[in-house]
Amino acid sequence: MSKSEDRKDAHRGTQRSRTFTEIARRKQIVEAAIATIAEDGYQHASYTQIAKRAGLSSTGLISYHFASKAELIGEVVAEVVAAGQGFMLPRIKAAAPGSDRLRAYITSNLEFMAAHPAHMQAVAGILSALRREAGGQPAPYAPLHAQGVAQLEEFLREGQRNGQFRRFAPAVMALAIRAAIDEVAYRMAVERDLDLAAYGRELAALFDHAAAAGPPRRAGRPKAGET
Amino acid sequence: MSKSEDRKDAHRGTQRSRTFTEIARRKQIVEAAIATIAEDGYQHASYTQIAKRAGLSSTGLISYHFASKAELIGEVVAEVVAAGQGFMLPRIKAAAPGSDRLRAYITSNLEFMAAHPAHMQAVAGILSALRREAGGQPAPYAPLHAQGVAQLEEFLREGQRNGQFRRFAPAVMALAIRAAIDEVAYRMAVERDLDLAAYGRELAALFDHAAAAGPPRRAGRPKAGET
Amino acid sequence: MSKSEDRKDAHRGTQRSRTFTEIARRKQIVEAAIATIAEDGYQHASYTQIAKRAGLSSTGLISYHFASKAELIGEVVAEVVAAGQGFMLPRIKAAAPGSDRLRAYITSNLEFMAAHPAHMQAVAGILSALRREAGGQPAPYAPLHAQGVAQLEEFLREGQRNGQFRRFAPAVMALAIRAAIDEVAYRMAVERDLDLAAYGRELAALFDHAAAAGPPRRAGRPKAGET
Amino acid sequence: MSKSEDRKDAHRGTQRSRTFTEIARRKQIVEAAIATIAEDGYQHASYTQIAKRAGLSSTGLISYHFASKAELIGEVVAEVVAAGQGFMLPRIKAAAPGSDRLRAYITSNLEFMAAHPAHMQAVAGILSALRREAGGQPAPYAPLHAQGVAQLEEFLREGQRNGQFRRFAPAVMALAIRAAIDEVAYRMAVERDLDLAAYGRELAALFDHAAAAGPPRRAGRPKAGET
DNA sequence: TATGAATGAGGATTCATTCAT
DNA sequence: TATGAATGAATCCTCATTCAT
Repeated sequence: MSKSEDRKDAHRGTQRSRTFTEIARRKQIVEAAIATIAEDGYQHASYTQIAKRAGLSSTGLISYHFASKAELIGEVVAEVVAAGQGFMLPRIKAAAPGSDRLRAYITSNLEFMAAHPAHMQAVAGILSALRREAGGQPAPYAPLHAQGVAQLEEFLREGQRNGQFRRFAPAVMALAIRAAIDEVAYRMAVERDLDLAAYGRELAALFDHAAAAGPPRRAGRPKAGET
Repeated sequence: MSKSEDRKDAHRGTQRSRTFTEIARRKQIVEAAIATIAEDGYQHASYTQIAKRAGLSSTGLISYHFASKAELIGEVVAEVVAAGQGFMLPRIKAAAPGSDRLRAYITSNLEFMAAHPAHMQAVAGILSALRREAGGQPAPYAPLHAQGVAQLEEFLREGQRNGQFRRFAPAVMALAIRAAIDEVAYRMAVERDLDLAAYGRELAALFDHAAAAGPPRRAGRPKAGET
Repeated sequence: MSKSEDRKDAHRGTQRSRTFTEIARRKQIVEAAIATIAEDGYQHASYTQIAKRAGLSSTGLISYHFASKAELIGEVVAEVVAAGQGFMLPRIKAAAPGSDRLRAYITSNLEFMAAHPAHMQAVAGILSALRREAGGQPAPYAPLHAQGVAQLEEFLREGQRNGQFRRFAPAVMALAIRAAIDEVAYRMAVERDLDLAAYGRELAALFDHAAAAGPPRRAGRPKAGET
Repeated sequence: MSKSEDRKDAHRGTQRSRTFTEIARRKQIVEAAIATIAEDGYQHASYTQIAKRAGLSSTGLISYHFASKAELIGEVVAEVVAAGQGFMLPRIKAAAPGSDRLRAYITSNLEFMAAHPAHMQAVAGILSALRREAGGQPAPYAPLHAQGVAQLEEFLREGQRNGQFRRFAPAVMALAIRAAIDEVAYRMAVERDLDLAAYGRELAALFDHAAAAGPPRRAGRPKAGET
């Protein structure tokens, strides 16, 4: 990161101003990285593989555009997360807090996955590979993951506050939801013709039941006459 | 793989048993592999690291006992799965089909994790790393994973059959449950003093609510008469 | 080297002068190279580093103005040597042959270093790095170094001829003097607040004693009352 | 360093116990490194070159025996310094403090160089290349160099204390002596048939005169009436 | 002239595996 | 059986240089 900036920002201030070509190349490389990670897994996403997929004749070009592999991976994550947030957040915010919002969270997530299958697979792969610290260095994406879960937790607490959700540990529920969604990313790779819309409905219902307030263990609210 | 079997099949018949020493060594290596993968992650579990942890003075010995790294990893998975099944299955079978059995599935799973933290972390790491095919080779543990999920699915269907569980797609629910449990394995690595018992209760309750039969509740849509 | 001269000789005759801009650019690059070598050492003086320090946005520009790195380094050496000679020679020539001239050689050398610390550090670094032939190519600066030493040798011989200096091997003495002076360049990099004037006096006295003829030895010491 | 020890000391304590083969190989590699550095310079002493000169078929073997290039270089320096000290120190200590000892220092140093030309060239090259810090990392051999100079300084102070040496800055004299000696190492590479014995005598006389106390002084031969 | 993109060789290091002992 | 030595491919990254614009 610093390296690449060193190269270019020598005489500029903090100004970045990337060339059209550079933007295009970076994008191309990032996309190739996404495709490679999604298809072959994070472990096999070497510069050689990525360059091959991007149609580059040299891995040096990747190093030319990205200061380090960490920067490239960071870009991949950033792009996908940004795209995902951009797609999902409006839909989530538009939904009423509580049950509706939870459903919006889940379904919009799967819709995004349907639109960009490789993207989600790639980030899921990266996050799961880099979740634990490596050789003394702290895991770079643990905070990001934590933050995503925290956001989801807040949505769950909203539902608890307005009475739609029962009492449960939001942290556990949030983790379960995230895990279930990420799992779908992996499934997609195997089961190519997965019906994501149906899957999303099913998952939304699942967690809706899981979270819903209700009678002594019947999902839903006690009807009149029920004990 | 073929190599080692070649070697061994050469001087035994098709079925000669292993030396006591060999069995011990293999076990020792497998345990070291488990510890290494659990602690450093699958990516960093090189022969060198494993040998070091096993107290071996040569990585050659690992190659001597295991035809390939794939075989070693396979053994790790096999051992942990066997141990896990041995621990969990009796508890699961002892529980009444349906709600109780689902709870038994989840809690016994977490109990096993509490008893052998490294084991579960290791397999979770392996499965997530090797879930997708690499370089033409098919994903070796996809079938195993699928089988585990199928088993869980069957438990869920039992509950649907006996009316304790509502109608839902068992495959989706099963995947969500597995994902949530595997997630715990990852959490353990980060959050050392995770209260697994509490976590298990919370998770069991979560999926119990998720699966439970009950009044026809549509998320967010108040029924007539409800206010 | 041949390349750039090809290019330039193509459109000028054998001898057309350089553009004003080109001269300025070359100078700028040479200065940046000097600063970089002095500060980071010859090994780390890559085009990237030099361009950065020069405020250039592309290393290509360096290649445009210099046919090869060898040419650039050659220019650095040439400039510093010329500047050094320009500064030192008048002072040396002004001094009386023999003892005074030796002293002038040493002190003017250190004075030049004090005035242009980076310059001397840079050449010292280059000479020491490129003193031996690399991969079949002969050491480019061996002749220059030899010539400098030969010049000094001549000064020493003057003193021997006029009887101020004792009999010694001028070649050895010359090398020792050069080595001692170059050493100062290295010291400067480490010991920032080195008192070069004092150092010069000390060094001059050192070699004055080393070279001085016989018993009745002057150098500021009144003969009267001696013995 | 730590790496290589990691590899081997896994199950031992701090005990080292190298194999005969390993000792031999390490020595072979170190010697090849010395030859390469002496002949091609520190900059061109890549693993590839060293392996080639050692007749190894793979650079991997160097990495197998040395944890890092820094370790290999360290071994080179250590070996040469140890050999040098072993050769020189007895000769130095045997000489009477002051003039004789200084002479012993210089001549034994050159004798060692005559016996092991490449060794001294190599260390001189390494020290001069690594004298300044690289990329934030402190120069690894600055202390070693400083220590050597300090030792020499002490020898000079002895002579000042016993009246054989005049008043001068020992630090400056010490640096000049070291520089002169190291310079010889470089000369050897160029001038193959350098008469080191003669050179040593000349150098010893040079610094003897430089350091000597009093006026009518003939090196080492006190006149009648002198104390 | 100047820029930035691209190249390809070369840098040290890691790794699973083979093999002689 | 076990050891340790050796191999060679693969890893990311740096570098001087070329080239189209």
